[in-house]
Amino acid sequence: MVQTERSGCPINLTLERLGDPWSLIVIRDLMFGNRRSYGALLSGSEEKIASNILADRLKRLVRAGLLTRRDDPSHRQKGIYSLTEASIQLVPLLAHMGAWGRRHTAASVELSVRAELLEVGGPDLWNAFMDELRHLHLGAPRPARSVFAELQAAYRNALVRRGD
Amino acid sequence: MVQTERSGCPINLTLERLGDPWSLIVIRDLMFGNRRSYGALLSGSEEKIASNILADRLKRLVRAGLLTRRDDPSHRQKGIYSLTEASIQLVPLLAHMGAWGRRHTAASVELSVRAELLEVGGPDLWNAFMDELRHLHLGAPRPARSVFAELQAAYRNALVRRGD
DNA sequence: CCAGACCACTTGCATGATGCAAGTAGATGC
DNA sequence: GCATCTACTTGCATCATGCAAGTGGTCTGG
Repeated sequence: MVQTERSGCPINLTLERLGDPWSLIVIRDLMFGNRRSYGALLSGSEEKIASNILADRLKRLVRAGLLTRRDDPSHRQKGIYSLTEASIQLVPLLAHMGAWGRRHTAASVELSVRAELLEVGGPDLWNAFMDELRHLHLGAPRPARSVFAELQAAYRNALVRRGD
Repeated sequence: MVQTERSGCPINLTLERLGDPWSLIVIRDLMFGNRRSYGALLSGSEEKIASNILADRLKRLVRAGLLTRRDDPSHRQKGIYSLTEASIQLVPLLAHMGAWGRRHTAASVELSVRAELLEVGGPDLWNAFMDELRHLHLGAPRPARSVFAELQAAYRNALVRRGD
């Protein structure tokens, strides 16, 4: 570690890891979209992340301990990315970002449904979701409740409503 | 508004406003350090923000509705920057960022004291702090409790302890 | 067992953001 | 009215981003 940091302030150090336009988008897709591979992250991205930026961010996030990568047994060159305990603990942060964005930006109705659910659910829901992420990404036992399914169902519902 | 956004996702839209290495540092200093002018933000900055970047961010944040600027009556060319309701509502976000940074980065002990206080205090403390910020920045009545003073006292205390 | 599609990246290049040092122009203080 | 202060701006080097295209392994159907 020769690289020097700007300051020892915890907010600053968080920003040094996540304060760019793409890192949290990647984590969001991994977390809420369960997109686990390079290809899934690249093509599923609403925001059309560039392939070189995605490759760079994945490396950087692995190096920072926010993701891990293991080989996909079904496809030798494919990697499967997982959240770590550190990135799972970003759930409340992302929930707040969603809540703030819903209130103070012109967010689309369908894409706000999940944010609303997370906001209304509060810390209890976040904890249930974090337990589920520990199951999906860290191999912990499967919890009874699937917040992931609830979020997806709410989103699909909103899409249908909009489709009418 | 010709400028197009990457997507309507509330998390993405929040990132488009705040997802750079400096915007939240400026808001943090305005919020927790009560640094209200260009000069105060420039010289007080732990992280040594460059003067052109600070000038650019102040403009951008004013345009985005996260800050307002008014003239300082005591000094004709000086401006006083204030938070808006939108940026005051970033308190929970910054509290979470501090909490995460404290847990997952090598944050310095003195600079973590305020983050710890905010984390332990939880939503009640955040609301009290937001009320105080509405007083300091928006002209609302002064609340009974000064969270700002509590945070500063805790920080000074930590400095003294370290000084021993 | 081989052609073609697929996948996970990399490369080149243009453009914009950042960082540093220095400069400027008006305001204030003595 | 001269030095100093304040709020910026400017020039320039370097780094980050975005786009389009390329590369080289890997799987798949016949």
